[in-house]
Amino acid sequence: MALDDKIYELRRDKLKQIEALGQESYPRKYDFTHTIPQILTGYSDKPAEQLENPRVNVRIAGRIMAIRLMGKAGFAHLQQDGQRLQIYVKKDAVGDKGFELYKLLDLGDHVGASGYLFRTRTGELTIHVEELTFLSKDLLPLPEKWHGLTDVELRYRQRYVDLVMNPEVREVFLKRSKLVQSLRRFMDAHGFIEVETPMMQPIAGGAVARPFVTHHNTLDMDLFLRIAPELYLKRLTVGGLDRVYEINRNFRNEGLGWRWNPEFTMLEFYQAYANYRDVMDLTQQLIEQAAKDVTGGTKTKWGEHELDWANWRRMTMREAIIHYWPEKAGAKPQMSDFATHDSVQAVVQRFNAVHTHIAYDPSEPVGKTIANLFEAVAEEHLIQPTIIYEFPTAVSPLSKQKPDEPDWTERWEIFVGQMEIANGFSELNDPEDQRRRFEQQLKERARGDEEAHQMDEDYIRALSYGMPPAGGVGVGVDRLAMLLTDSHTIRDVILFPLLRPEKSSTVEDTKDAEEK
RNA sequence: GGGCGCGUAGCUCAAUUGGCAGAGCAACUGACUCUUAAUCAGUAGGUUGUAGGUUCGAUUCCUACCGCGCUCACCA
Repeated sequence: MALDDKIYELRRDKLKQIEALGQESYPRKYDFTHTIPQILTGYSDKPAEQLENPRVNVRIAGRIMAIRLMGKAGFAHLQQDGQRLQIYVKKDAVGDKGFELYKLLDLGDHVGASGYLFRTRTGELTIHVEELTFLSKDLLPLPEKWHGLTDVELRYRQRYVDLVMNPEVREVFLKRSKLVQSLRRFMDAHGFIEVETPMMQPIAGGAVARPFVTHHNTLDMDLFLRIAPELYLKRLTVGGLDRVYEINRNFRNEGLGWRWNPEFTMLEFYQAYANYRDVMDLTQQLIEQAAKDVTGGTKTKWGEHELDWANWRRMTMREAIIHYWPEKAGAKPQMSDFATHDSVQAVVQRFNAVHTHIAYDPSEPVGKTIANLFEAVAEEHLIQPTIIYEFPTAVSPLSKQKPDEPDWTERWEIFVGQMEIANGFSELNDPEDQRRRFEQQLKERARGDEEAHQMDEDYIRALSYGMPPAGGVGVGVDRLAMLLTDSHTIRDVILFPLLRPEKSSTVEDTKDAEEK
């Protein structure tokens, strides 16, 4: 029998003994007067005399994180909301049955304690318990108290244990919650209304990515989990919802990595009668405000760096390639080099000669090559908040072109900590232009690009009813949470990141094993 | 998918050149009415990820597989 099973049985037995003492094994509720944090903030600086005259009677509940028995008395630390308070249980004070109960408690059990506050000889604020109430048993042992749970896989798989043992993990998710709260408050304050659009879509559009496929039985139709809410939100601007936003999950069938999880949360919003510049400014404010709300300031730690959320740089994609051009790759490209297929090819060859080769396909549109070049040359340098604007039309099928340069669009992205965290543009609202862009994407698809956009006839029909000029933005909430909590993998800001299923002896597994 | 690394008690980790598989915490028994990584005395806990190979002998070396991590590729 494995040790875990032995402990499980042992503790079940203790649970029976606890019942025999007249305690409910799984009681319905416990009335408390204070939470542990409330007691700590209210009484931590009160000297012992003030606690004794008059006595402060309290009832608290919490999980036992440390317990020490010394003959006919003992101590324990209860944890609630990530904070700990000590209780003192003396046989004289709780009676024989109360003390029997104390002796049957294990690390991880939930108990209620009623008594009065005092200070121990060493000065620690403690509850002198007069009545102990059993609340719930921990049948499986918690990890070791000193080192805690460090196995990365177990931390993700058993996040509940991770949250009990590691207070900093709890902090990260409290901050993430504050972040989402801040984003909502900002959007609401700027007159946006929150909506929810389909997660299951007949055509997965609004981004360049491979979707997950699912199936509806009654309608007998395949559906895609959305890769973006974009096309639905823009339909709503056609319908007269001039300022809309959605904070929700997107699903992309891609590899996993330190900044990639197949399901991730985005804030996406659209503002009618605004262009990419307007929403660029708005997004910068939004994020600066979020940094303040989450961390209390505009400077945050990011590994070796300090991010300054009040100080943003802006440059065009072409400027960025020139600015970050590696010295050993020879002469910096000129603006004119981005104009033709041949000149771009020459630039790529110069770069490839001294660097890890960027994938280069001569048959792909030149704009796509430039975008790849940008990623290879500049992205790693973009640590401080930076807005890169003007993207190639070839990689921006939903953005308006620049009036003077049709190969370039009114689109921008925000980079921080070498990550792309936001993307915005002047929304393309000309249905005929949109049809041509979709057709161009279909050619890319035919060329073998599985991620190129599909034709969406209903979307074009919607645009044909007249969509107001609008600026739209998507903000990666997980990545922003990473940046604001100094987390260097996206799994640390997602409570239950995608993992391979745990090995178990289910019927199917057994069958698989037999087949092999 | 490629490369690198890791896998030893429930948890955190040791084990000399290939020579009896160990410690702390957790657990169990006992002592102890102000402890706090409580202390003291004792007990139990392992097919060293799996399968094979080399060897008198494998935690250690080799091969394959499984799992995990990092990284590259793929990826707005």
